[in-house]
Amino acid sequence: MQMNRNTLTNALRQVQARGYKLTQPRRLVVETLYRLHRAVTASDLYRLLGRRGVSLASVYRTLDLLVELGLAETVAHPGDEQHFLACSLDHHHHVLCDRCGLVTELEECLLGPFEALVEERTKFAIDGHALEFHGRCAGCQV
Amino acid sequence: MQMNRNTLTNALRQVQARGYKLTQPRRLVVETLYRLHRAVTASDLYRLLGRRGVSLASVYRTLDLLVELGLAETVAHPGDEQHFLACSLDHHHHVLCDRCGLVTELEECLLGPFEALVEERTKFAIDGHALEFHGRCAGCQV
DNA sequence: CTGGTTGCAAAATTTTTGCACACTC
DNA sequence: GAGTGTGCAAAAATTTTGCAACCAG
Repeated sequence: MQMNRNTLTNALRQVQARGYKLTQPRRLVVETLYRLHRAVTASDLYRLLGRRGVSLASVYRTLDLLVELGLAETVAHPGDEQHFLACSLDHHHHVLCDRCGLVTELEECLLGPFEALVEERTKFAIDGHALEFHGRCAGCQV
Repeated sequence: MQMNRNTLTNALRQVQARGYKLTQPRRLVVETLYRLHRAVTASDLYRLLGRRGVSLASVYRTLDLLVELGLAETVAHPGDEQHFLACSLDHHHHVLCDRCGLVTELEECLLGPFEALVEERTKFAIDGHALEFHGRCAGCQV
């Protein structure tokens, strides 16, 4: 799928553009995460990188960096290790398969109009929201 | 506010109704969590319970139990310790203040109609979603 | 009473850090 | 070459567990 390649490329570009060096470990982590379409833990990535010689510490450091740059996101797989997920820069939402872990992104946000409603009801000044759908992906519906 | 008292009472009732003993540590954890209207970590609760002699292990065990019973929920305060939050049994969503941690529940769910839309687009079989709004509560808007 | 529950302390897990060396720009 | 970034191993932080004693029902 062409889109993903672009996204990966952009991510790598972003890292450099913001003044961070594009080292081999970073490149490998970003590539692996971006090819993955799933939410994974730091140790998942470490395992996936296997004999490619990236330390677990660097996986953590790179993931933190990606989150900071908005190139990855943490998802609440509650009661579990922290999971990370590649994502494009724009606001969007994820659909996660509870069976196999596949993640799909929704390209648009459905909720903008609701923030005003919530503000009115709660008197909060809302400046964002997090939304995840859970279910079974096409392949896991048997 | 009357509602909260009810919710606490119901929670304690639920624990017993489902065959779990209502011990002093459990009661204390449930009471503290339910009076709190904020997302807290296990160690927050442990600290809050202070000299009341509840072990950290029991705080964790009780929180796990509450989540299992649907009486509490974990929230994704990402990159941080696991946070827990009292909640009523029905499906609902939270509005969290990023400044002081106050949490408000939205009584109804705005998203039911969207699940069908998401199913159509993604071919997932959606069976749930998690939604949190973030912002500043009335008191923190200065 | 009796079995579920607790506290404690130890273990397991997850994440962060210090430091000498390596690599990107 | 300069200074960021890395690996390693140790430390910190968080969560789970084994077990004898305890207590709610």
